[in-house]
Amino acid sequence: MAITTKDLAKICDVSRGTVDRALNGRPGISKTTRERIQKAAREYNYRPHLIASSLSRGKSMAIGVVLFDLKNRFFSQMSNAINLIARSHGYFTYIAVTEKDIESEKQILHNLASRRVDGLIMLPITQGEDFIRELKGLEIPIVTVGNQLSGIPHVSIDEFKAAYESTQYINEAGYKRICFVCPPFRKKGSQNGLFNLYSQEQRVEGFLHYVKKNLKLKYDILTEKDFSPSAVTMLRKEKEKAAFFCSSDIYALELLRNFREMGISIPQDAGLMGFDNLDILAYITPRITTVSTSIEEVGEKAIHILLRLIAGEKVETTNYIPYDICPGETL
Amino acid sequence: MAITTKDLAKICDVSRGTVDRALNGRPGISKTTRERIQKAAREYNYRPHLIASSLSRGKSMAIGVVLFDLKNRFFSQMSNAINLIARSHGYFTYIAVTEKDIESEKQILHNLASRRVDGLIMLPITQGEDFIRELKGLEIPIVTVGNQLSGIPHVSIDEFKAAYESTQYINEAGYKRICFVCPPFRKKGSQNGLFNLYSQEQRVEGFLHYVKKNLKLKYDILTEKDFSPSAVTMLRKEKEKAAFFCSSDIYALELLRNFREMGISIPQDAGLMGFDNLDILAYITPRITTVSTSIEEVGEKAIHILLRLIAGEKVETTNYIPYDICPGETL
DNA sequence: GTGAAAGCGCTAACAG
DNA sequence: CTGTTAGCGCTTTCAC
Repeated sequence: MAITTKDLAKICDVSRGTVDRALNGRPGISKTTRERIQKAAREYNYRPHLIASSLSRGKSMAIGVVLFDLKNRFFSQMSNAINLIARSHGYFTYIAVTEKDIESEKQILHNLASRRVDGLIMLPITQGEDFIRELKGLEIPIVTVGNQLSGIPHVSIDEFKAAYESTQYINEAGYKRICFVCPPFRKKGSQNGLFNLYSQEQRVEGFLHYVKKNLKLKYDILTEKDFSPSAVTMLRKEKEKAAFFCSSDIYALELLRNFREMGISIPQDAGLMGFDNLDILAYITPRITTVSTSIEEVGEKAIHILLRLIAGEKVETTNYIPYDICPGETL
Repeated sequence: MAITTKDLAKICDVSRGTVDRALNGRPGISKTTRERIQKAAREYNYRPHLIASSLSRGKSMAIGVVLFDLKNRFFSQMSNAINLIARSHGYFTYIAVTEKDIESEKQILHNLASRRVDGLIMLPITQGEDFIRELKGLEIPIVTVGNQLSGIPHVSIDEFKAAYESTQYINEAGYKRICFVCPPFRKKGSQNGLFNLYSQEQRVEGFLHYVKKNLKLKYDILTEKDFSPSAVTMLRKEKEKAAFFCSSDIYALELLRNFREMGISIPQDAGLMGFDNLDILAYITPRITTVSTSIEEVGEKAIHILLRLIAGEKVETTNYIPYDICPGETL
């Protein structure tokens, strides 16, 4: 059986209060008794019972990080940045993964709330008034990353602007026909419109904003799950050389692979640009032109804001992180 | 302020015991009062206080999953498999990441122990008697995955056998000179020998076992951090065509990229084989020959064993999962 | 500087 | 079927 402060009190012949003072660096105790108790704690391999402590103090010193996916380094880098800072403030982080399942996201949030985490950082996959109300009902400070929820503090890049500028970049590279590839968009409106596609929508909007302002440009949007055949057909049908602007590097990789199989060369036969600058791009030839952010910075900003919320301070709702267009060999 | 069972008791004009019976499906309560209380709980947005519950029951219904890294899909797939099964048994999983830092691993383990998780699944990066003693001192059921710790239940593929058979596979593809690439090995003995390289060691052993039995074979082992230049030099110096067997796909990717830059073609000028079958290989040309496991199966096995340990049952210490050699275009 | 006692919210054993 | 009571281990307040 694990040893408790009660046991230590008996062993050291002091009261539980004194043991607490000794072990938690609280004032009002003599140096000698403190050291005596600390020594006993070490000897008996005392381990604080954080559950009891949490109950008593009303703080769990834990924050939940709710991700929808761990597949790409993006999130792992972000959670590492969060971990580091959280730990330096005495907080432990529980990482939980929703797997892009709305029901699972809900369960995880309620579970973390029941475990009384002191705060939450989440990449939401749900949207809508009901969901926002539900989150507020948890009565826990929350910061979102990526997808946004109206009224809840949020950290991300300015997706709209990034997509706008990327489209401009593609255009200035000489392309007069640009196709935006955004398969997640097909889910728009599914799940009773509950599916949160904010980031993707912003990217589409940014793209549209640019192409519509430049009337000489021709544009398309591909939202099919299996977009490669359509892309190939499109290339073969049109005489102008087109560029494919993918809302994520993953789709750019997919296109690259399929184009290669169909004997279409990049950038000779078509242009290609991605988004996110995934680390695996380093192993891909040709180097894909893409948009990059310091994802660590996103994580750091998110945890800093959360800590301020926990401390009861006011924070900005919208927090943008800088981004860069990374030139490659595919335009 | 959140509502408690005490409040509900007052509201429904019953005792706290009855509220508990109603909310937790315990017997000894009439259908009508149960429903009345459940209704009130819903109305008042009651949320169970899992911290208090844990303290009282002596069980947190949480298990810790301690990973050293989230970078590859390998671990994310595994933790998803674990999550799913754990949840179906009422357990929540806390994922924590050590970032291959021995001190961080220690802290995380102690923290999780202090939070009284009911069990742990870990990919250890530390080894040695002291560490094993420390783990036992936590008095929590533990299952390891990947690296092994003597006496602690463990799930993985038979790395030795997989490496042995892979080497044989390379040999049978016609290579008489095989170089094993295993950069983590350079850390062997560092950190006062605390660094756990069990899996990697088993792979090296399997490789050596095969090449030493076949005396006509020439072999090398590369353990440098920056192994590509040596690999290139080796290729240029020797007349026989060599194959590089990498202890992880990551190194194979690295070699492939460097070889390409140096004008060395795979498989024309050299053979290449990886290990792990990372998902990103799908985007790489040529397709890298590698070894694959059902990582979900590893996760499932690990959580099943852990649940049995938690239930107080006896389990096997060594648990192997099947693997396959995935033919590619690089040999 | 130290001790005693009440309490965090829930559970479980026992009475009725 | 329902209520009462005594904890779980730690923190905190107040008294000495």
